[in-house]
Amino acid sequence: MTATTETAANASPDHDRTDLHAPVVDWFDAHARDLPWRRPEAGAWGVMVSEFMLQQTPVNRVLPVYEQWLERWPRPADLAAEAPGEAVRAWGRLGYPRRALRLHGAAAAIAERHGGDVPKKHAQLLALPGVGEYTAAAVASFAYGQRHAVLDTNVRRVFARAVAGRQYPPNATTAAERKLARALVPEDEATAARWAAATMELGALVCTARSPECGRCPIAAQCAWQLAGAPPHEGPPRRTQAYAGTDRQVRGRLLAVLRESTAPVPQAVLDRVWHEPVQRARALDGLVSDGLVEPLAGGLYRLPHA
DNA sequence: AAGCCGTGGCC
DNA sequence: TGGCCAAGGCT
Repeated sequence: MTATTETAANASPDHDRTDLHAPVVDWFDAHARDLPWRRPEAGAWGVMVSEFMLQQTPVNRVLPVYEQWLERWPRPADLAAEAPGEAVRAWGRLGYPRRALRLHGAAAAIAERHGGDVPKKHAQLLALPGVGEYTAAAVASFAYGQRHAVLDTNVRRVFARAVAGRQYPPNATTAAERKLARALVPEDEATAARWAAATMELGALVCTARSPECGRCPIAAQCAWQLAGAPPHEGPPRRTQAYAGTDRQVRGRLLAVLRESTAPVPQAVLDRVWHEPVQRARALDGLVSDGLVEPLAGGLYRLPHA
């Protein structure tokens, strides 16, 4: 095993990187948060719902909405039986509401094509709307205990530091990162699934972006970034997206009005959310073409019913 | 493949 | 205060 893993990029000749497995997994056993989607009763559907909600949204904000969703729609078929607009409404202020639409679409596909059960195969998961490389691997690993490389923003940062000796990973995921992640997956299936959860948790709780707590890190002594003296980030700065004044802000305001109203909303009411008419119209058109808003006759709008 | 897609908390 | 960041996916 050592021979194959050492062929990956930036291999350290000093030690086998499988040395990382035991300390990280042991740390996870001692410090893992008790999150509802990690409990056995969550099931694969609970895991999938949580993964959709956690895409770019912090755990603390997801928790209450997750509980409401699972209580209201305990199985994929329950959600699939609802109008998509109800999913958008129940999404609340989690952000990126297209995720709610995609989750509804995934539930419909599961009900139709998979007999109501979240599929187990990575390829089948990947075929569902809103499920990309990360989410497919996460559901297969966390819900079904399979052996996959699970590469999210936390894991990328942990590997960037512990293995590559850099403060931050590249802006976009590289082939080298995928190769490294694959090489580091423990051979044993059950251990692999725990490794995936453990590396994510380490990145979320200890090896954080802004202020890593290396004094609490179980692999600080083997961390390439620490051993190099914690050098600062080199290369192009992270592109952070503007929000104020963008279409996204306008879309957010429009959708907030529609979420609050069960009855169709007149255009005149929507017009009040933004002063600039061209941008306002563009934002509303975008929501309609995304399927997040349904236009009715007479200049009325509502969340989608079909 | 770079840019778009929400929202809110934090330092 | 305001940029930075948060379990990505899609085009």
